[in-house]
Amino acid sequence: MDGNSTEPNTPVKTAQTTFRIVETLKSLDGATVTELSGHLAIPKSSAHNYLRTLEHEGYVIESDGVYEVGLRFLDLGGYARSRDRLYTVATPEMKRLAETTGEYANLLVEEHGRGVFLARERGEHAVSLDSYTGQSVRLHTTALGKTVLAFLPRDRVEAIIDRHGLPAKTEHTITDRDELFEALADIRQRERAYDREERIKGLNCVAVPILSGDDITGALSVSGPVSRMDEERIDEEILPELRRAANIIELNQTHS
Amino acid sequence: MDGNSTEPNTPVKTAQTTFRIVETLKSLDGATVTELSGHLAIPKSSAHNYLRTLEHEGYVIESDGVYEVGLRFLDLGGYARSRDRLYTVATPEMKRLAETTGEYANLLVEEHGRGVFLARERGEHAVSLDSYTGQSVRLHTTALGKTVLAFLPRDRVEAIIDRHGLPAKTEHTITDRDELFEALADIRQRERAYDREERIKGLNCVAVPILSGDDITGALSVSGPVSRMDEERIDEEILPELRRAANIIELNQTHS
DNA sequence: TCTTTCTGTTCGCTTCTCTCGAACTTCCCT
DNA sequence: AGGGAAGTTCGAGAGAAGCGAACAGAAAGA
Repeated sequence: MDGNSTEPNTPVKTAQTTFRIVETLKSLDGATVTELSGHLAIPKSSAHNYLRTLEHEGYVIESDGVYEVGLRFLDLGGYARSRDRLYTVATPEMKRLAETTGEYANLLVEEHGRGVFLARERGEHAVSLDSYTGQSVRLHTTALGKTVLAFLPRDRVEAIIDRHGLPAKTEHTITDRDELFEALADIRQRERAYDREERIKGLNCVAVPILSGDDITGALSVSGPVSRMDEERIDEEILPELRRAANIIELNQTHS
Repeated sequence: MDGNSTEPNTPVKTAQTTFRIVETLKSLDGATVTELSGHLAIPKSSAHNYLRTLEHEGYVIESDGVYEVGLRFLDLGGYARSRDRLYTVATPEMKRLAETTGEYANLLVEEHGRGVFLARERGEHAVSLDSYTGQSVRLHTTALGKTVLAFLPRDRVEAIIDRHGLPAKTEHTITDRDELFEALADIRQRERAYDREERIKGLNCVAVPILSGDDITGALSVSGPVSRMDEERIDEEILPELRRAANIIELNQTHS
């Protein structure tokens, strides 16, 4: 009833390790057979077997003995994204937003209690970030994520905190449960969230919710370097633009 | 030595079926337990087991008994893409290309003998396509793919044809081996490929290679509706713009 | 309201296959 | 030429996936 995942009583362990291997390749930025074997504490032969299978299936790329995550996942991910109505509707508005502000425009949705960057449009002044489209982040560490949390029913937020915790990303991250709920109440009331270097140092961010009736479908934000994103510019210039974009997206989302 | 995948002698079958399941969910645009069980000819209980496990791991989404491909794959795919130097370098130029032409600008790379759309930038006149970023396509069915094939060593092309065949997509698709090699020779010589409704009806496309020394790293194209993409406009306006963009990308690719 | 008939889900048993360590090979470095 | 470290192959044993039958639960119909 609560939409949360129920533990499978007989999980397919091999499927789990398969993904553990891919995730490890990701976190290591590629690995050799022995490296992987060491990191996951599995025999070399097993690691070898998995990697060869994954490579043969096309999900992993091998060159000079180093195995890496393949672009095949982009096919699955891109497909999943293309089915998301919000993505289709939001893209043109995000483009406009990136153009008028010159900064990054970001779109985030919740899935399985984590935030997924559905899209990112780069403005002409935007500096390259280390983050990428599709990246999965903890909800409490970003303005976007907090905006989503603020409009989710209390029990779901509780469930998410229980499952994922509140680990710190920088010294500014909210790590206290009560403090977080206070922040969320404020965000809900004023319909906007700030992120002052909470996830990435030197980066500020403002986010607004994208609602469909009473439900939140995602959050939209503009982010840029602290130097250019001062309080005044955020409130006077960025926020109005954000709200305008969010409104249009909300309308197009339900319409047609 | 030839970079081709060698068959694993003891493939991890469970990993294979895991991905077969996800791919099936994709091709069916979501499925219930029994639907999946029927399509793959596996017992309901097994299908159930896999789906629950995948859902628990976060790779599949369930709502009202229907399981779908999750956005989690976008995290892996986006990560893989972000590591691709060509992607980073090409994006700004593609943006410019989409703006000046008003059409779609597309970037494709080869992986495992198939073409992957690394990026797509939408111009203001561009009509929405059914295809999505990350989509994997047969190389011989697009101008982009043929461009890549044209600059690949002959034996690799042979290997790719052997593995994937030359199935037709529309009535214009090249399905004959010799005919294809003739076309490739022409493309190699003139450094451009046309696609006249070969993959999608009503859609024309011009592509140019992106080279790094003698090796091809990808292909860049502009595509639009037949009505706007006549021979004259392609040769007079589009092609020069494409070449300019490709040149800049090639330079930035090696430099720094 | 009581059937009927779909789902999805649980439960063991059987069988297949994944696991794992050891042995073999290949390559590089000394 | 020899030592070390990587990848790879192999076979036996343990363990997990496969499978059908039975159960539960919801929806549709009488």
